[in-house]
Amino acid sequence: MPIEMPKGLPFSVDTWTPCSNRKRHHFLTHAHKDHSQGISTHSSFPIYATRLTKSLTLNYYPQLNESLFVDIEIGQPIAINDPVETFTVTAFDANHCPGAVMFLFEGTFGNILHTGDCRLTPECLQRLPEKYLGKTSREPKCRLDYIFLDCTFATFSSKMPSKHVAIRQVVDCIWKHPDARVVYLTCDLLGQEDILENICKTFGSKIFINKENNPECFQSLSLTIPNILSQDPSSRFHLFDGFPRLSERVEAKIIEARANFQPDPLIIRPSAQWYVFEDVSSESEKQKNSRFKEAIRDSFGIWHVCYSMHSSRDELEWALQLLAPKRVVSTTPEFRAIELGYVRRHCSFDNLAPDDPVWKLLDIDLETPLVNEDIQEEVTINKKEMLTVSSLVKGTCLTLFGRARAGLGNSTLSYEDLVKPEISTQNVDEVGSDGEVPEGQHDGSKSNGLTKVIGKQATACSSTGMSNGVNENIRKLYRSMHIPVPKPLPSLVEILNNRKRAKRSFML
DNA sequence: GCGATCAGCT
DNA sequence: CACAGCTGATCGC
Repeated sequence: MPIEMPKGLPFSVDTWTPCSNRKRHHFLTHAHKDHSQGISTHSSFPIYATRLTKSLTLNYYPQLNESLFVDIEIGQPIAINDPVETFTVTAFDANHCPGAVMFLFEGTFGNILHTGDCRLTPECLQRLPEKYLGKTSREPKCRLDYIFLDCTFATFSSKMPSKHVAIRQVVDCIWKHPDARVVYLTCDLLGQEDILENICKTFGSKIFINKENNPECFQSLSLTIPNILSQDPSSRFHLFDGFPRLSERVEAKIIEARANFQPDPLIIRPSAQWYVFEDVSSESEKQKNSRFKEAIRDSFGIWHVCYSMHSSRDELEWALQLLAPKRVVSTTPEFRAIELGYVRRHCSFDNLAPDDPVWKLLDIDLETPLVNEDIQEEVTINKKEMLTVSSLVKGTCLTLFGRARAGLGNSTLSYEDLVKPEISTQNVDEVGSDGEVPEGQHDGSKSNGLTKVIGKQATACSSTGMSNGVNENIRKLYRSMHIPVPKPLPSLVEILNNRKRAKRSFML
């Protein structure tokens, strides 16, 4: 999920809002629509993207002008001239979907890898500049200052098959059903082309796609895999819409075939979604693991294969061990990503040097003394604490593991909604019983000191009643940002803990 | 009437 | 719950 880049950076990645429009350079990692949302209204020159991503995006938004784009070639660094600071950017394959890249930014702001959406593999990582790659027992020569990391499946702890293995499972599933006259493939999403290509190659048959019913999908596939598409409905392989109401349509297809005394059609859905949310609590370890070894049939008759375009937790952990970045910023809501061991162990904001690039990144001026009159009495507030407070107050839309919470940017609801004392204490309670907070952050005691720390920012704001433990306004805020309502708000817990720590050290 | 944004759903 | 995406409602011009 795209997030706004912090104030201190001169570029945006995958965001198209009034806020991102003020940046001087824009980057588009890939052509999925949730990464180009708003591009037709809030875009300005230059937009850096691969040629394919540009073509696909122009397909989706015909009103966009091609001249807004600057092509970027994979692996070829380009120098970006910026009035404030010249920097270099290089694109690397993200193994997500056709045209998808990660961007490596190198400048006075530090060395930043933005993964966009990615399925990190050893091959992907080996293509990065060697100086950033560590060895088994040695740190890299040059550590990345930041990784903006796709943590979509960071809570997915099972070992996922590689894309390559998943494709083989799809092919094997077809081999095992020689009687099926028609094979329906729910591969209408950008990123599933390799599956179709492999089936075409293996079985020597092109894939039927109904051009009239699905013009946009047809156009996209015409750009990515033009040679394996067919307009002949007698082909054994049919592209099948994944939405809406897949299970209903599948049942109808099976009933229809049986009514005509034909063998059941084969329906295959290569996607990780079913695996991520399917309830397997009653299954044994062995059963759980075997789910990923071959295609598995559900009660509607759909065969599932775990084909993922995002990294699982072990893949993320492995990548972070190799790159050993100084900080990790999740581009996905934090509560899904906080479990990453590397982040827990290495990405704390303790012991920050005054020249650390994080200050510049967050647009915090260390030279200017604190003048907020309400905060002034909190003489023991340290800079680290201010980091947390500032990044929230200023609405830099930054998700930091264990610290700040995602995007407060252009919401109609204000920061005040989030810092009402009753909310803060409640979240602390939740965290205390949840046991999902990293070591040293547990604190179940109540405190309403938050308003003091935030000072004038925490003036009253109308709010509707509480429901289900979370203020309705906050629910609205998260929904409006397409972010699920999180259980704990670690930022608030952190502010409280920092404040307590500061108080303790004051008394000593 | 149109596009942009949002709510709800899979 | 939610991938990435769609549909339909609502808002503002």
